[in-house]
Amino acid sequence: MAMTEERQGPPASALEHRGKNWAPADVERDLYDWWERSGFFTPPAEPAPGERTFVMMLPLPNVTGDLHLGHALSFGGYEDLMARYHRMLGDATLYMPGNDHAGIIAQIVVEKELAKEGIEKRTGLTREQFLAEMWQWMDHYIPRNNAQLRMLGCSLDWSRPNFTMDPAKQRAVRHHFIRLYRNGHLYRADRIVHWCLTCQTTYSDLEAKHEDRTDPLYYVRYPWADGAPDGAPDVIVATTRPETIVADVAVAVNPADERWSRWIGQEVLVPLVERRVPIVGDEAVDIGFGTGALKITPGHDATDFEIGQRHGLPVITAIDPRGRMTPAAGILAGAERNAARKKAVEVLRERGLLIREEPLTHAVGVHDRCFTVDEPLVMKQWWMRMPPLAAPAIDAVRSGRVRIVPAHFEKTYFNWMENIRDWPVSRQIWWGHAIPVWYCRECDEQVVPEPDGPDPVKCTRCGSTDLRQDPDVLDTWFSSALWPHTTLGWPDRTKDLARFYPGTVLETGYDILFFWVARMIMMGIENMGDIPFSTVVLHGMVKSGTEKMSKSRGNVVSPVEYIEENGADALRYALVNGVSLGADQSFSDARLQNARNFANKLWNIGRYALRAVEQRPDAFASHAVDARPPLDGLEAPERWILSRVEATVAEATRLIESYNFGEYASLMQAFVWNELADVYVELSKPGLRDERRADGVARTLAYALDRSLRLLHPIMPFVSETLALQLWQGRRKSDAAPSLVVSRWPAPAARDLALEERFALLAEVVRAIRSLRQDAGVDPSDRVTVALGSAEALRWGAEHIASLTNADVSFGGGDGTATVVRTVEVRVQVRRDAAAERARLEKELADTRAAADRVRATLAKPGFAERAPKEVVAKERARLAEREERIRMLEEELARLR
RNA sequence: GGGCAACUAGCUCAGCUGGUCAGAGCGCCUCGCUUACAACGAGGAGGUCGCUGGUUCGAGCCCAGCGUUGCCCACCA
Repeated sequence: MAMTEERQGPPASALEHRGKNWAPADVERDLYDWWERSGFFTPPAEPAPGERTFVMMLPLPNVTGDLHLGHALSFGGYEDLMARYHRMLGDATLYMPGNDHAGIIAQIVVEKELAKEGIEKRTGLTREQFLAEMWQWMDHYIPRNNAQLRMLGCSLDWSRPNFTMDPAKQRAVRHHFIRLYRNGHLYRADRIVHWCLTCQTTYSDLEAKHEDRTDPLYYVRYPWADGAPDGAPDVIVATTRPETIVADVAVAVNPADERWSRWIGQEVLVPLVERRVPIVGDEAVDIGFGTGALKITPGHDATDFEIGQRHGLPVITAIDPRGRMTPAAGILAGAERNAARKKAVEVLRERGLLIREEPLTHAVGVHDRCFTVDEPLVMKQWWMRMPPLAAPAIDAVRSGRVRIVPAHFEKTYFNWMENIRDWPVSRQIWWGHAIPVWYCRECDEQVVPEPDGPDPVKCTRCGSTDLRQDPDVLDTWFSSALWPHTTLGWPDRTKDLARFYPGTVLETGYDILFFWVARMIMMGIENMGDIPFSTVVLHGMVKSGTEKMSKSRGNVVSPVEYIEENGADALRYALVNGVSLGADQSFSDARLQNARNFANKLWNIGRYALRAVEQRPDAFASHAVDARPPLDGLEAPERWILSRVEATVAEATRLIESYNFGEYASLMQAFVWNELADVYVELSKPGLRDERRADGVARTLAYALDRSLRLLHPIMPFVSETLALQLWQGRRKSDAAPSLVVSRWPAPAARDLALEERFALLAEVVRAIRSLRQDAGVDPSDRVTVALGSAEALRWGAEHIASLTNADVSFGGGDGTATVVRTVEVRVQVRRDAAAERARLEKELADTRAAADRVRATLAKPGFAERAPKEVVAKERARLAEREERIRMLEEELARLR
C-alpha cells in the first residue's frame, strides 16, 4: 500500500536533481511516466457544464522508422505547446495519438527488409504470409514510434490509442467506402493512370513528381496513307517515346496552325504497324513544339488519352504492367520497353522514316516513393468524384469556418481545390484497407455489402456463388482523411464524438495541405456534416543549412540523439524559437546550443531562487510561493520585476493566442535571461543580505520564477516541471495543482509603467558606468566613485546603481571621465585620457546632433503638426528637447576638457 | 503556362494593426573563473531594411513596376 502511494507522487529523480547543469535524461523519462500514470493527459471523463474543449489530432506519423526533426518541430514544438497551453487554461484538452499504416511506403520498407533475407515478396510469400510480416513490423515499430513521442514530451492521451489499420478503423473505412459508393462519389472506370513498374501499383497525381531529364527527341515521318495530296508537306512528328508509335491512333495538329489546318481529316500511316490513322485538330497541341504535329497514343500518355476521348479514338495498349510490349505492339511484341525503343529507332532508321534526332530536356514524371519513371497505363480503377466533395470544403474556408494560418496558404488551398480532379483510390499492393466490393465471375456484377453486414456470398443479380473480392487496397490517404472522426468512434455515435467533434486545431506541415488537410475537410463535411477543425496551423520545413533534409541526402538529424544529449526542452525550443509559422527554417547547431544554454540558464535561476526561498522559510509561513507578493513594503527592484512579470504574462498570452510561437519563445528568453537573470537576480543579492528587504526579495524571486515556469511550460515542459516541483514542495496551499501540467496559466496583474520607465533610465546609466570603467581599464574588483548629474531622476536608485557597478554613487560635481545618458551627466572618478575622451565625446556629440536634426526634419515637415496625432507630435517635441539638452551638456563637457 | 513566398548586421533569421523598428541568436573584438550559471558575466564593433517610382504629415512595414532566389500547381510531346 505504501508502495502504491509513493508511486503516485512526483518522481524522486526530479525532486532531488540539484546539479549545476540541467541534466535531463533520466529526469525527463521519470517525469513523463509520472504525468502519464497520473492521467494528466486525459481529459476529464465527464464533461463539465459549459466546458471548453481543445481537440487536436496528432498528424499520425508513418510507421516506417524513427521520428525526424520535422516530427519534433510539429509534435514536440507547435502541437504540444498548444496542448499544454490550453490544458493550463482549463480547457478539456484532448491531444489524440495514433499511427498510420503508411500503405505503400511501409510495404516498400518491409519488402526491402525481406529482400535482405533473400525473400521475394511476390514469389516467396503468399499474401497472407506477407501481411503477417507487415503486422510483425507494426508490432515492433508502433511502440518504438510512441516511445519517441514520449521522449519529445508530447502530452498525448495514450488511453485512446489509434492505428489506421486497427479493427475499428477498418470498419470505419468500410462504412465510408460503401457510403460514398451509394451516393455516387465512388465509381469504377477505365482511365489512364500513373503506373509504377517498380511498385507495381497505380498512384495519384499528387504522388507524381517531375524530374528534368535529357532524352533524345526523334523526328519520325508518317507517310500519307494514300500518297501525298497536292501541296501536302511531309507529316513529321517528334517523340521521345518511339516504342509507343505502335499504339498510335492519330496525329493531332492545332486547328489554328496554318501549316496543318487544311489537312485535318486526311489519313497517314503509322510506321512499324502501317495503320491508317486520321489527322485530327485539337487545341491542346502546342504550335511551337517540334513540327506542330503530335502523335496520339491514348494508351500510354495522359494528354493523348484526353485528346483521344475528345475525338472518339480507340485505346491501344502496347505495354503491359511489367513493362513488356504486348502482342498489339506488332514487331516489337515481347520486348522490354527500353529494348523496344532501341529496336523501334533501328527499324525507323532502316526504313528512312527517322528524319533526325536531337537532345531534349523535359520534365519526366516519376513516382515520389521510388523515383521510377511513370508508365501511364489505362486500367480499371476505383475513382472518387472530387468536385462535389470539394465545393462545401471550399466554402468552409471561404466563409471563415475553417481558418488557415498563415493566411496566405488559403490561396494555395483554393487554387488546388478549385481545379481538383477525380482521385484514383485503389492501389495494387497488399498492405492496406480492403475494398469492400465483390465481383461475380458469372455476370460481372459488382456486389457491395451492407456496411455492418457479412461479406456477400451470392451475386445479387444472377445468384451465382462464384464471387471474388476486389484484390486491390485503398490509398493510405483514403483512411487518414477520416482521422478526425474515426479516432472518436465514427461510424458509431459515441460520447467522444459528440463531445470532441468538431475539433479545434489541426497542425501539420504545408507539404501535406492537399494530401491530408483538404481531404479531411472534405470527408469530415461529407460524413459528419460538419468541419473537422476550425483552425489549420501550417508549419514550414526544417532544413539542414539551406538543403532539404531527406534520408537520401543523408543529412537527417536524429531528434532522439539530441534529446539524449541535451534534453527534449532544448530541442523543442531550438526548433520553435524565432521562426515564423509556415516559413522554412535552417536548423543548426548554433540554434540548439542557444536553446540548451537557455534551458541551463533557467535551471540555474531556479536553483538560485530556491536557495533564497529555503533561506527565508518564515517568509513563506503564511505566504504561498506562487502568490503575488503584496506591493506594500517592497523596494523598487521587486516592484519593477513584478511589473515586468505581468508585462510578460500579457505578451506571452497574446503571442500564443495569435499563433506567433516563434516570438513567444524569443520573448521568454529575453525576459528570463536579460531581465530576470541579468538585472533582477543581481539586484536581489544585496536585497537578501538586507534583513528588511530579504523576505520581500525571497517572495518576489519565488513568484517571478513560478510565473516564468508556467509561461515556459508549453515549450519547455521538463525543466519547468522539475523546478516547479522543487519550488512548490510544501510551500503552497494544499489544494493547489500537483503538477505544472495541470496548473493554471497566469492572468496578468497590474503593471507600474512609470517605474518601468524609471528603471529603463537606471539601466542605461548602469551600462554607461560599466562602459566608462572598462574604457578606463579599471579592474572589475576595484570600487570606484561615480557622480551623477541629476539627483531627482535617480536618487531613488542610487544603491542599486552602486551594487550593479561596484561603485560609490554621489550626486553633483566630481571629476573624472564622463558621458551623458539622455540628460544625466555620468562621471566616473578615474584618471581621464584627454585625447581619447575628446574623440569619444565628439562622436557622441555628432551622433546626437544628427539624431536631433532628424527629429527637427520630422517636425518641420509641412502638415506634420496639424495631421499627426497629438501624442506623436508631443513625443517628437520631447525627444528634440532631450537631444538638444544632451547636445548642450556634451558641448559643456568638451569645453571642460581643455 | 499559372500561382505562392522570400530578399533586413559576416551567417541564420524576428520585426504584430505604418509614428524609438533598426532587433535576436551564432560569429567577431576587449575585459573578467565575483559563492545561480564559464552550457557564464561585463563592455563593444557591425545594416542607405533587393532596386525604382508612388500613397502618406510620416514606410523594412501600404501600392505599382523591375530584379534575384525558392517552392507549389499544370496535359511541354
